[in-house]
Amino acid sequence: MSSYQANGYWYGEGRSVPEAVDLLNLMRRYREAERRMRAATRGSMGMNETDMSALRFLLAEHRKGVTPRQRDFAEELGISNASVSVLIDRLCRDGYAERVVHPADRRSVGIVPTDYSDTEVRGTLHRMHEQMMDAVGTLSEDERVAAAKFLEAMIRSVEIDDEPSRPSAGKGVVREGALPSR
Amino acid sequence: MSSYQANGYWYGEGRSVPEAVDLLNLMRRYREAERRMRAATRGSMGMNETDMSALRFLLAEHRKGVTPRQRDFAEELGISNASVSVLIDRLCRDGYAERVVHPADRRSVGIVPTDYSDTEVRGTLHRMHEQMMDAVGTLSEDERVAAAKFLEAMIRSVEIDDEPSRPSAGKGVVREGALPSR
DNA sequence: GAATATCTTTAGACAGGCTAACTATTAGCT
DNA sequence: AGCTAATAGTTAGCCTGTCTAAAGATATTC
Repeated sequence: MSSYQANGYWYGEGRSVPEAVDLLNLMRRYREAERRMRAATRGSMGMNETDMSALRFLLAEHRKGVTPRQRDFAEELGISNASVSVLIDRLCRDGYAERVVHPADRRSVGIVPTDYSDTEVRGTLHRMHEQMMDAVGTLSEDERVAAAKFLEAMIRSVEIDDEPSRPSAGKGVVREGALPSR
Repeated sequence: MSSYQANGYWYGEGRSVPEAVDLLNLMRRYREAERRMRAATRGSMGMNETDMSALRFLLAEHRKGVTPRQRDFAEELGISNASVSVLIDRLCRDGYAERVVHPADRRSVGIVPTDYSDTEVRGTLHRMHEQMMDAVGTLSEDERVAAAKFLEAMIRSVEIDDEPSRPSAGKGVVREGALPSR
């Protein structure tokens, strides 16, 4: 399997220019490495997959000035409202989030992250994010164009036969102006 | 948010050359698209995540002429032997695999895929794989080199701070599983 | 051939998902 | 206003897939 060498960049059978199969192998390796990384973060925080996704979503929305409702979590995560209810219970119990009354609709519960959760996540995932930004920063303009072309081709490959195309898909997120709630 | 246009390739704020952040967004979009694709396949076959991984592993080993034991599944998937036992029960029950006596060790049970499972999987995941190969085939040599450089940088970013470096990582890795979560 | 090691199975517990039913609130109709 | 339908969240009961611990079956070693 793929005679890769850390510093020399050799591929397939002694090739120094990657073929399609080599790029696919690199994609697979990246996916594995990222999965391990996220798993480690999750493990160190004692959280499961969906709770972690929920927390990341919560922090992202909060940074945009939006206070999501439980319903938004259900849509984002693709799980039922009932499951979200229990999920938020867990996040609150462990000090990552708090329930607040939603100013615009008293049926709804607004969810806000605690300061604790922000610093906790920043210490791990944000660090990875910055490293990735730095890494890409070393590429030339031509290389970035090529990388983008490659990624776009890959995306088209895996989504083409599901539906015609839906690039910046959905995000039916209710922008819900106002209420920074803080 | 990210004014992407399906045919024109515009990024960030009207840029036509992608910045680091645009490439990271593309990575995220690819990950999402692939996840949806795998989820759809899995759904259409009525299987869960680990069972699907197990089946892919089984087919890959079989193609190499190897008859894996249950123990091998446990290592590959990062779950306990007990769980593998039940997992193989499911695969057999649904007609994807069969238990045979292991030629070399009669304590062990050899697992072989059925013809049915091979055609079933070929019809879905292999099709995606071929589309990806075709897509990458349209890139020039320079573009493939750049894409590889990009991917290598990304891999380094997400695995560098876990351990010094372990490029072809494979096998020995402790696969995430098992966190008590109180 | 008895002791020990290895591979699998079974039993029981737990976590996190689901649906269905219930309460509280809001929106629409007349 | 008042009734009805729709929406948000909670709770209860079930199911699946994981785990650990213990037991069964076969190999290996002395």
